[in-house]
Amino acid sequence: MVRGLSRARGLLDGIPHRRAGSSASGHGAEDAVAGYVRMLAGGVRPDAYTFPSLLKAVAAARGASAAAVGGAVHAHVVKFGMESNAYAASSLVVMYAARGDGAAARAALEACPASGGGASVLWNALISGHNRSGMFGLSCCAFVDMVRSGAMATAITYVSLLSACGKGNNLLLGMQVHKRVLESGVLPELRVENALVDMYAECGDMDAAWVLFEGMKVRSIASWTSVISGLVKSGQVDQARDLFDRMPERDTVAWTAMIDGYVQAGRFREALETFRYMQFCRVRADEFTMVSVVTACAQLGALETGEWARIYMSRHGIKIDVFVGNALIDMYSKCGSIERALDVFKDMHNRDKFTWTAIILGLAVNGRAKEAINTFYRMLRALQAPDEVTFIGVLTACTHAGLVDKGLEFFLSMTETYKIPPTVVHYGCLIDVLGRAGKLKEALDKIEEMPMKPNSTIWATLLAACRIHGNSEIGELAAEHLLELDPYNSTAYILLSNMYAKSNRWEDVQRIRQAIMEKGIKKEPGCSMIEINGMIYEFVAADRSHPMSKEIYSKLEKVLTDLRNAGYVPDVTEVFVEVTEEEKQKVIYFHSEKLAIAFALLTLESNMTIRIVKNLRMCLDCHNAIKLLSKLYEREVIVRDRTRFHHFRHGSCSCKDYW
DNA sequence: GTAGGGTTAG
Repeated sequence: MVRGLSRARGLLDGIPHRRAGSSASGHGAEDAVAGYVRMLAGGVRPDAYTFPSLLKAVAAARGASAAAVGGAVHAHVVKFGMESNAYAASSLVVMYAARGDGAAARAALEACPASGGGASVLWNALISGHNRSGMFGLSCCAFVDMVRSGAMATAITYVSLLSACGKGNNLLLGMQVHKRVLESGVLPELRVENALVDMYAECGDMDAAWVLFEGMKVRSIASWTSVISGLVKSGQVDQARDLFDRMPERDTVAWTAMIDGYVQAGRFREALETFRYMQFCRVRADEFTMVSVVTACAQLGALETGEWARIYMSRHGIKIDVFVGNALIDMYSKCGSIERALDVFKDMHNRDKFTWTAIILGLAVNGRAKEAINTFYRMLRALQAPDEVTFIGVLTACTHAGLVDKGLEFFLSMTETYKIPPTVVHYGCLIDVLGRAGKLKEALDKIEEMPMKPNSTIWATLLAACRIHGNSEIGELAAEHLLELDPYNSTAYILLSNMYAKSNRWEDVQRIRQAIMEKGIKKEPGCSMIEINGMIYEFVAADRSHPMSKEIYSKLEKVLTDLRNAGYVPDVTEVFVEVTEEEKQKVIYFHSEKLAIAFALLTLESNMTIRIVKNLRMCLDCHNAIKLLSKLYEREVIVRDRTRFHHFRHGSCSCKDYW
């Protein structure tokens, strides 16, 4: 037994140690192994019931060390002669398959000479293990082999297999399985019926899902939830809400599906409202719910609500698992609070590629390019393979910091070192890197070298760079391509006109304005959001809908007077409506971010940072005005625009006027 | 061995 103990201690060494006072979680494997060690120390011999629960905990852990622990537990299974026990063996199968090690899973299955029901359990384990690692094709192959081996398919087999068809978006296969289910005689069986509804809903065949759902004699909450998720997936959130309201009862999963439905639809405020209603109905939230809630906060830039969500989690015993942690990193980053994002990152020891990618992106958009790149190297050292999104992060860092050579190097390494083919989005980043640095000709050459057809974003990026550098020759070319792909693209006209203004080609400016009028091209309305005391307020330009509108406008008048006295001169070069100079000034005075700031000055404590989220690029005039305001009022202002953050402090901006 | 809800970009 002593030897068993020392071996088990060795087991524990493989799992990262918990830090004192750390709020991060994911200690299931650690606790389970510790319990196992105590059990051995107490002289208790593990039996058929020991390994399934131990392996379940170990299978949930991630990373290289967790894999080593899994192997060590496997050794104990063999040592105690449990390899031929169908339950212990099937737990091994799940663990390996869930980790993506299909060969080891198969080996564990074959090492167990089970027959009858025992064989079904093993094959079911293989199918569900493959599902967990997202290898849905392998799940289906496993089923084929199962049938070939003569093992009986059970209800659970069909449930797992249908789940694979749904998640793998394989409707044709799903329909074949459906046929088999009808022949198999397992129906009526609620779990299988639910799995069928879910498969059709996941595959987007809502008609089939409805027919099955309506034909069910008995429905569970899961039946309703599958249809709700299917409706959300097919873009019918309001219909999903109707169904949600008609449900006889709702559990945590159903509420989460509805909240997440709003998130998927980009209706973040309704997501938060629904979450509040969920609490009102006294349904407890869990980790899944909080991921959606925190994601909604991230998109809204709602830092206060996000902070509140974090407190809610610690009060209600909701763990910061890897999903929640990743969502929190993203939320803090998108709220311009990169320090807190880093705190969450440091507390997480179960990091996956999403974790690394989220923090790299967060650092990049918050203007900390060097750290973003260093973090990328740390990620490699942690043996975490980057994916195509990670590269968007590092390329974004290069763009914002003007690191042209580094950007090119990363871009080339994608294909050469990492075998990740660049997508049109990566080309977009590359064009941005080159363009912002003024290498417009090189950028154009890259576009011509692209293996795919450049989309409108590519040309818009080049055009934006031409505007910054006043190159109307390449700019016109870019605009031409952009308008060819997207004839009513207001950005094309605006940037083109901007560029002509910059190079004093006023006749051309006039021509563009005329075209804007004649074609009836409308600029996407600028909108700024601000969160005050947990409430989200939205302003559009010249907005008068706020109940405090009167006060807001008089505050803004006062602020503008102060600014003008301090030397601010309104810059109307980016105004495109055909009006007098005086009216143009009015247009920029009432831009949405200025209104939001006036409102913030009225309502926030004087030492509080003003955080604004804007849907478009900030205009030059607002940028100038806020810079001066940050100095004059000694006030920190953070504006998140469409692509980056502007941290205004002491009269300057973190973007160094380059955006 | 057990269905329904979760994270990164655009």
